Amino acid sequence: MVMQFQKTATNNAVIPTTSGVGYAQPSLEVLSCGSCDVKGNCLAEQLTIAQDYSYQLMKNRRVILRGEHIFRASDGAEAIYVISSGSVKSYVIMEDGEEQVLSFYLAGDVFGLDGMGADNYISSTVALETTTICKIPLLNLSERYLGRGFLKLISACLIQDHNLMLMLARKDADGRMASFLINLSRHFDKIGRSAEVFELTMTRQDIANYLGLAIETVSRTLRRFQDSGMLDVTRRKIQIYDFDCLLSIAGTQVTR
Amino acid sequence: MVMQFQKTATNNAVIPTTSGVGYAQPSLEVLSCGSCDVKGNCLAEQLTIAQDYSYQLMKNRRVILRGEHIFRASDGAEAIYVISSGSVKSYVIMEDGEEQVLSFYLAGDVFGLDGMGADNYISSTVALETTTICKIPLLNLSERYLGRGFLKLISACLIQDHNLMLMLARKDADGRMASFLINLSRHFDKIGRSAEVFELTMTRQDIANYLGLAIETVSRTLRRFQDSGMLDVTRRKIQIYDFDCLLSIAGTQVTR
DNA sequence: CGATAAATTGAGTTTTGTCAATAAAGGTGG
DNA sequence: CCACCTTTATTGACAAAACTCAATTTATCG
Repeated sequence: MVMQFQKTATNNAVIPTTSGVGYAQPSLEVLSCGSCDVKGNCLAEQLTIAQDYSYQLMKNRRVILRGEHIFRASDGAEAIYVISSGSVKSYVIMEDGEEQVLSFYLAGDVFGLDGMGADNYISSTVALETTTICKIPLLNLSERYLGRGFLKLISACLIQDHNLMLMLARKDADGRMASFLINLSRHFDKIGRSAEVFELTMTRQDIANYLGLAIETVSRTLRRFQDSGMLDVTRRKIQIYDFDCLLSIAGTQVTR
Repeated sequence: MVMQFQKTATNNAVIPTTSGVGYAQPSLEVLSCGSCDVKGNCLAEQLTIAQDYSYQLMKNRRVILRGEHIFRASDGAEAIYVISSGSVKSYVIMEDGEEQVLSFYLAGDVFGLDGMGADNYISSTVALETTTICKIPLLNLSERYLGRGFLKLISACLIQDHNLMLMLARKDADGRMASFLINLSRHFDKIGRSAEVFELTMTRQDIANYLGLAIETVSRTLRRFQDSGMLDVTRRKIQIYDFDCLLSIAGTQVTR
């Protein structure tokens, strides 16, 4: 039922188009679902089908380059997005001009929910690397049956937020860093990539900001982790040797 | 349209019943909407009407005493709740037995959303004082039109969480305490009670836990606020004199 | 009225942040 | 392809904020 998409989308390569089908924004391309990192269980498909937008989904996929925004706070909230491949960060800007990173999203993640039911987003989202996203229009969302998948998505978002709160409220620098790495690792595992070796797509500054730490503390914590032999860090590349040790440092997670 | 409830509910007093109408749990009582602190704009009414449960709402109101739980993590997630009067705290228990307070809810607030779309809650909720709640059953929620009010509710929840994250990640003890007091004050204002004088229903321990601080830090911060003359604290009673000063200490809030 | 829980206050320690200097990587243009 | 410049990351020394421990006071509840 969900697979019918992959049947129709036969080519695995990126298909650029010259026509401005969909919405006029930079890097507009139409991509097949076959090139998506999220094999099966794609909420974009489920929601799109549920909303009778069937077969329109492909027209709402596009590639974003590093540093490009998907949306900014105060932009009209007309859609939510699913990451097909790549990664983005979500943040808010405070009066003093400083930003606070709210979340990092990887392949399979859904973002943009804070715009639901209102006229505009409150957060902004920017690509951390070359990223492919699927846009799910919110047209008439309130007058549609949303389905259990959508409700699950919302509670999953809330749970993830609660996890971060718990981390910021109760964990020291080591615990926050360990939790962060574990979450990343599990995420990569989920999309079929290595849980032991992966590349960070965000800067130390982004990590520090997200974890509520100084950038120097992030640096030093990673170094101590490396010195203790539980992992290796080379610039952005992480190689985890002792997952259990990380887990014990991280402590409790809020999960379902 | 929303007022039709108040027309049928003529008595403003609490109406205890002996029959186990609704659901069998402690303190079961049937209350009229006339005794509710939330005048108009009640999401329980809106959702209940939207779900064709009209006039069933009153049967889902009940009084909870201080210390009683509305639900516990792992309880079957069969409903969300609206606070009619009083206050509750939401928390999770970690492996080591310690709790983390996630939120305080006051009259008009909705809680229990983390159970949506799944079989059970992940958080627990307990009354901080004598509290009246309305239960909104989640039966067939996924197959119903939820309406814009519901979507707004969800994004409001997300925004509130983001606010707490920002607080925990970027603010010092003073900033967190000031934000906390401002939020409470605004909340009381919204339900027509004094924004300058109010009673805290939670312990210092709860506040400290919520704000990610030690209990002693909460005590000392409040004392410094008092010494500077911007407010008075006598045990649980707060009297705010200089709201602007609190605002400037609190710094940025994430709001719509 | 006594016992228990909640809150305050002080002293000393630890963690983390700030400031500053340096090193390494990546991008740009010659 | 290399040199330069900018951005990103590391490391050290010191300072500040908040935590822990301990003692005491003040409420609350039976």
